[in-house]
This record gives sequence, C-alpha cells and structure tokens, in this order.
Amino acid sequence: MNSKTHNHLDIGNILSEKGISRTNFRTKLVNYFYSSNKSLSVDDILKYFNNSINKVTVYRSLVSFENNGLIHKVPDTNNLMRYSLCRKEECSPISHNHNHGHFICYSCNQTFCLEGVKYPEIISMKGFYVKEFKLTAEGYCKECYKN
Amino acid sequence: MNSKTHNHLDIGNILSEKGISRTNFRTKLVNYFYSSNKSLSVDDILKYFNNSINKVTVYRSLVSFENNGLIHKVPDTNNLMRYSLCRKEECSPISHNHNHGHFICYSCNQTFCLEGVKYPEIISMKGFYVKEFKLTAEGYCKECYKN
DNA sequence: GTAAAAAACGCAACCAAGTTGCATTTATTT
DNA sequence: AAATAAATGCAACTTGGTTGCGTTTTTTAC
Repeated sequence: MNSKTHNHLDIGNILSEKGISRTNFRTKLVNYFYSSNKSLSVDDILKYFNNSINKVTVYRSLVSFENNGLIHKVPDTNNLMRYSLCRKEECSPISHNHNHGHFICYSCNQTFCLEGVKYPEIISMKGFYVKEFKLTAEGYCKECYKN
Repeated sequence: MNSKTHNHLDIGNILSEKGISRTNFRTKLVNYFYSSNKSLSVDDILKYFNNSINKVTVYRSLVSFENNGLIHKVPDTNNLMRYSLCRKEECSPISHNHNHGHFICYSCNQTFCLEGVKYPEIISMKGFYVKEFKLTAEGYCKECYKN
C-alpha cells in the first residue's frame, strides 16, 4: 500500500496516529475526505451529514485536523474555504508545507495542487521577504475542457 | 505629465472622464486612492472618513469604480478584499487586465504589482485552461524589512 | 437656468461564513 | 471504573458584505 491509498481499517487508525480524538463523527469525516478525494467545504460536509451535525463541530474538527497535519486549507473561487487532505510527504503535526499554488475547475469544482509552482522561485528574487503566499488559478481542467 | 501622476485638477476630472457620477464623496475617495498609492480595504476607507460615510455607499462606489476601469480588486491572504488603482495602460471601462500577482507589505501596507509574474508562463504548460489568476504574497517589502 | 430623469446616498434590515462561551456528553488516561 | 481531558451542541455574536426603498444629489435635456 502506498502513501496515498488507505483501506478501511487503515483510515480508522489515522486519527489515533495523528493524535486526534477518535469520535464517531471525526471517524466518518476522515473517511469522507479519503473517499471523495477532493477538496471539501464546510457546506459540503454539512450536506453530506444531512445537517445532523452542528456546524461548530465541523469547524472545530477541521481546525483539529489541520493542526495535526491531516488536512490543509485550499482557497476557492468565492473566498470560501475548502479543505484538502495533506500528502504524507509534505505535512506533519509540526509543520505544513503548502506554499504551492492551486487550480480550481469551474466545472467539476475540484482543486488541483500545482506542485511545481512554489513561491520561493517566483518571488524571492524580487527582494520581498515573503511570509504568506497564495496562488490560485481558475478555469477548466483537462477533463472538463474536453466536454 | 505622465500616465501615472495626476495633479489636483486632473483627479477631479477622472470621475467624469470615466463616466462616474462626480459626487462629493466619490471625488474625495478617488483622491484618497491617488494620494495613498496603496491598496485600500473598505475598513481603511471607513476609517479615513471617520465613519462619516455609510458602508453601503463605500461598497457601491467601489463597484462603480471597478466597473468603470478605475480600480481593481486585490485579494489578500485573509480573503478580505482590497482595491487598487488601475494603471492607465492596462484597464478600460470595457476590460481589466490584472493577471499579474500582488505583494502586500504587512508594515507599510503598500501593494506592489509583481509585473514579471504572469500566469501564462507559470501554469499554461500544465494543461489547465486558465480563466482567472490570482497571486498574492504578503510579508515585508525591502524598505520595511530593513527597519 | 430649470425641470425631468437618472444615479447616489443613508437607513434598517438582512445574509452567509465563521467564532466564542458554557454546560453536557463522550473519549482517553491511569 | 474513576478521574481527567477533549469533543459536542446550543445560543448568541462578529465580520464582511448585500438588498430594498425612500430621500437627496447629480446629470441630462430643453
């Protein structure tokens, strides 16, 4: 099994491994992230759970997931926050490494990480001391552009 | 006089030239944009006018300025909107051309256009059909980093 | 210059996204 | 199993922004 696929048993352990409380809801939520394999908004999550879960709980779970290196924020077109699974190589409970750009497809709404585009190579040479960085491109991905 | 500097009389005419109603407030607002020479948030504007102007008026003025090619939106990393003057060569009432990045300084709050960083050279080769492009970096500019 | 038409303004009320405090329930630790 | 720690739900709140509508100001047309 590689670093990006997890079977059912495996996912159950992720929370414990990352030091996140293994509650009913959080287990289902991490499963949702792994099964959908795209970036999720709070709204996506509330709908998925048929509003049976309180939004406060959702927000706090996302914060916890983020702080423990499980997910990271991904901007979307409407200044709304979305969250994506971290890739194992990039993130840990101690540090995130998401200073790359994102591409959001208007049609399928998926978010793609532009791994090759990192800020240091873009801006550092210009004499700015960069603390935060956000690059978002929007349009149509290969698949959707075809159709 | 070049395309980037405007004297007092000149600024007064900008609104009429662009087809924007020349009200008391809008005249002062466009002057504020030219005199401060940085990106402004709605909050900046309200404070500048000591909350003597209604926020609804501010929002509607900004929409009007944007629609008439006078200013354009500059996102910051907190999903808050800022607005910057357009450069004469780039924008018209009909079309905006702001597909370059921006750098916002935490200290002096100025916005720098990263002219050399345009989206085609960054992303086009990756097979995405890009319609919108936003790059924002925040940190400290050369001047402020020194101090 | 004045009247009619159009646009801007201010107010109040609203909306959506996200946050906070606190009491209760559920996990985790020992 | 008890003590401790963390997660949950509720209500209330905050921030950024929008809408409808009646009044005022600006622009247009004569």
